Amino acid sequence: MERNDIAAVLDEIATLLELTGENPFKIRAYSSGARVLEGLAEDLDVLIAEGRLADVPGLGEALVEKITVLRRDGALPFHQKLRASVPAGLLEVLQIPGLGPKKVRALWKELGVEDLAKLKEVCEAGAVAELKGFGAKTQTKILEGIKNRVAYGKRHRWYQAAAVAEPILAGLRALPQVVHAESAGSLRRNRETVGDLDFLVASSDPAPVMDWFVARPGVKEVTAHGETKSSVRFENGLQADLRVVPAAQFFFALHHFTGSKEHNVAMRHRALGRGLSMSEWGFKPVDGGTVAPGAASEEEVFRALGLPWIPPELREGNGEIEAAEAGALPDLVRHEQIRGVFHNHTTESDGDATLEQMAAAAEGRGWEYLGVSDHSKSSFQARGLDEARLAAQVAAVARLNASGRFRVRVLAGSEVDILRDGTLDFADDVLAGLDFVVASVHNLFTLDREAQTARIIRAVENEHVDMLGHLTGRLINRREPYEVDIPKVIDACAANGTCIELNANPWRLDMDWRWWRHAAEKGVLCSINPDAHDVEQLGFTEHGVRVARKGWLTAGQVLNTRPLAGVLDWLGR
DNA sequence: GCCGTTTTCGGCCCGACTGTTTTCAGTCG
Repeated sequence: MERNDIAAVLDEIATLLELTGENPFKIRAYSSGARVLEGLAEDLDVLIAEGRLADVPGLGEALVEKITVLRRDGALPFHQKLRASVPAGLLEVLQIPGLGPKKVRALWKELGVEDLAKLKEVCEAGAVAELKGFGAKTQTKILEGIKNRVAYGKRHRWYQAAAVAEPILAGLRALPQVVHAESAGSLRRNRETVGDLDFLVASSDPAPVMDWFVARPGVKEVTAHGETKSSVRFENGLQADLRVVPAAQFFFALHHFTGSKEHNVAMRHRALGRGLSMSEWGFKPVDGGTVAPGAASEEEVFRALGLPWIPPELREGNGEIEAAEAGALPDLVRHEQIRGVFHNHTTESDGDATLEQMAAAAEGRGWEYLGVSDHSKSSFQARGLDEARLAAQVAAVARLNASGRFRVRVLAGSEVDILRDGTLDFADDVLAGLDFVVASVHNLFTLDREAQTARIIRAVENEHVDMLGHLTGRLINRREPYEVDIPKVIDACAANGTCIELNANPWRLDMDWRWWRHAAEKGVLCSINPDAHDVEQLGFTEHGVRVARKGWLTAGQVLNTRPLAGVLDWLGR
């Protein structure tokens, strides 16, 4: 069984244990074990073989044993037994807002609820309202939750959430009662998807702010309306929370609600080690004696714990606190450091803008170079170029550069298809005539993991391939990544000096941020590629920068922060 | 189940809000 599948089993064990009423700390150990496993930088097989898995913080004797069995056998008797003891449908019941393990367990034991259908039935019969600890309101809320479970469970892609958040944040800042306003949560951490919006406001007069918030257009339901917290649900299912705190607590609250949960747990642990209890309201001395430090900025929150400010993107509990303590936080790449972009399309294949329009737009963005890489002939659905059309495009690019019409230098490339066996859609002598080559998989997504990995590695090994396009083919919320051994591909890229693309299309954001730190440590260069199909989409680059930052990347690790001369030098042209 | 300046047991982050209760349990983040 592969690593992420093992992590999924650990998560399921945690959920099943909740329903059986297990010790919450044991449950936490399983889910945090799953997170640790997902974030493992080293090869799992190597760690198991060398007996070093138990050295990983968060993995003890029991989890090491279970992970080892799952890796070896693909199944775990403990897990199977647990599954058999809990109706499978209860996992869905647990997804209904307002229903946690205790309530689900009561519904199961008292009313025989084993799935959503039965839950709906007992609610409609009025039996739930009669149950101890339940009532009429809860029953209504459950029915609503069942009806809307698809919309409520959905996570939204970052830029969709950002588009909803921006006007609300601007509106909050314009209110006379508001001193500070920020968005927090996964939006601030630049996650690829956002489950709900978190707004944070500093004000000494919260009531009007709360009232303004719950009256936003598009609000379908107000799920909480208190003194410091209100929650609303929009028509599209997106939930938004607003917290209002006094100005003195604002930066503690901002830190707290930015998260992640794992980061906060680690910070609180660190605070306790210094005799301080930490919450969204600030520090409190554990012994009640000394005066706890306040904070007039987020920097001061970190400084109080002996740390430099940690950028929100890094706050995932992946070693950012240790890095901060060691003075080893990366100087994250910034959007203004981008000097040009590769991998863009024109009307020659499936783009909507001509070569000239794209060049003009790139120049307008102040870039020094623009890589054009239309599809190759196998991608006939995208009007892929054959050798003759490619030669004509290369000539057109040369003429455009020679004309002096634009200061931006256009680089002639190709997004060449990787064929089934890992050979490429163009012969080596054709590729040799290009400024750069992006190799991408566009078909056969269902090859098994071994075949897909071998196919991609063979392409990476071609001396003419400069970068590997959208490594996993995922479309966020729409299509799962295909099966591929990412660490092996990273190793192959490192060995062959091949760059990996960070495809900045907001549907893709591929390779995923979770792998970049590891890839960079292996010496693999990143290229942030918009994969633009029109002039507007050149702006996707900023999504790519956000993901690169989340992946701990510095400017030095991103190819297209280099000036034109440096890029030409790297390409060997 | 994990972990150790609390070291093989006994802790484990902290608080708001709701609904069902007459003081608090459960959920959520």
